[in-house]
Amino acid sequence: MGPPLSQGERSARLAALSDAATLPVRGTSPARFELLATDPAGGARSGRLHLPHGVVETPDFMPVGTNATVKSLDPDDLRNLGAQIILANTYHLYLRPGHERVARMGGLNRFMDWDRPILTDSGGFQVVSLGPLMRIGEEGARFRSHLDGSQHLFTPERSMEVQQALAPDIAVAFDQPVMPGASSPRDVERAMERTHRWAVRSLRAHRKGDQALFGIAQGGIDPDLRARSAAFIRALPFDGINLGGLAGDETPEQRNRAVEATIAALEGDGRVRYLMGLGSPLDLLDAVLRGVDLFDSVLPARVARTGQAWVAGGRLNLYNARHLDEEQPLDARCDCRTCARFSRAYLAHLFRAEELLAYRLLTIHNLRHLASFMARIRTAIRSGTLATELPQLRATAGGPGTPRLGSGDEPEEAPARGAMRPRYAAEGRVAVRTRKRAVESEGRE
RNA sequence: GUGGCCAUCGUUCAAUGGUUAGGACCGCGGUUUGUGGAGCCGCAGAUGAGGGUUCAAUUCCCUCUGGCCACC
Repeated sequence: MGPPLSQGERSARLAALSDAATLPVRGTSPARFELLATDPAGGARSGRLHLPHGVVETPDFMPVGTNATVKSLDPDDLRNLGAQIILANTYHLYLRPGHERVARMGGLNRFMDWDRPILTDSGGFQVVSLGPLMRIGEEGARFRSHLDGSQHLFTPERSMEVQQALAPDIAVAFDQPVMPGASSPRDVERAMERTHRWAVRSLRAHRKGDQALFGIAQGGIDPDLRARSAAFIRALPFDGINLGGLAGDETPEQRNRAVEATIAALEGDGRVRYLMGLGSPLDLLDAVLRGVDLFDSVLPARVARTGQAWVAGGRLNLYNARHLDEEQPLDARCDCRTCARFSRAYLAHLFRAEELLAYRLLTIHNLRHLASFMARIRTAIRSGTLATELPQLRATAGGPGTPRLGSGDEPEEAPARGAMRPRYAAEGRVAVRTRKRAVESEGRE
């Protein structure tokens, strides 16, 4: 029946249970998760998350738009590359331009002219990672702005207030993340217990309306703590369950074990599961295989801004001199508009010249690469072919942990076609057909 | 034409009569996971040419070459 509870855990749990009785009735969830398929060979699953601003097919990856913009992209770019939902940061938008100003402008969707779903982070992570933290206590986290040094206090109540003003489809409970390795096991446990108390406070402070609220299960990399945290958060009326404190400096094996322990404790729960911070294709695949539905990360966009392209079977560094004379696209199988129109030589030139277009074009490509990858995973799960497609998925994942490609060894099958490649198809059909054709041709070895 | 000043990695600056002449930028690579177009880590790269003084010259002297300034 699990390990005995610590003193703090016991009292927190009791407090949570008594608090939960007085929590507002949550009624129909603004984040209804419809499970469509489960992989017969394992824990992978695919579904639909119904949100006020639309439907998110899962598993899926959310591009990060910290300051109410995915850096270098506009909403049309995001829509065209297949982004179903994006993440924005509570901490950043609270400091600038201010959540009340965003509210006066009609909320995040209207402010940034993005009509699909949005999820906001709670600010917990940024408070401890960005600004020089002044002090963190039971009440909340007192910190200094990374912009002007001014002092602020973030509490679960304050985080809910800010997120409700920002008005995303999904808000997230205020937590105290602790990166494993940076703290003692006791610190990890303490932060977990505080996160539990803060979860209850977040729920009490959040008025539901049409905004969903997700809770965060912590516990570092200790499977026992992960299981306890997941069980605790599961007992609360959140609309979705987040896996926090990962995607840090843990090894893939440690992370996989932590995910397995968390998911095991969520067995039978119908809510969506979101692993915060993970963005490498191979890492995502590992987590999907263990039952995770949603992800976010700065990684694909950040590495794009520093010249790294994720392509089928590996990755390229556009700063490498060899690309200056290559007329082929980043990835002949990719259906993004960057690959449809521009050569590696041009991109390599743009990066060296520090031209703004470089960042946009490569961000589009990397995010499209990951969106396509997730779409392939969804299709495989829904068609029951995940197990047989797994080797191919791994082989073409691209990104960290996959080979660094030189000029000669790309998985290139397109002839050196002189001029225009197939035109980029903005919405769906042509893009899908192109991708399918590409996937079929991958059969050759 | 005369006088003065200058000449060090691709660029821009340091240093020194005596181990491997140093930095920055550029170049060649690497790193990046609930956002820093940031940062960080490696590697490569030079004493204009020719003489002389000296145990020893990138350093002191002469000539040449090139550049800058002033005067005619």
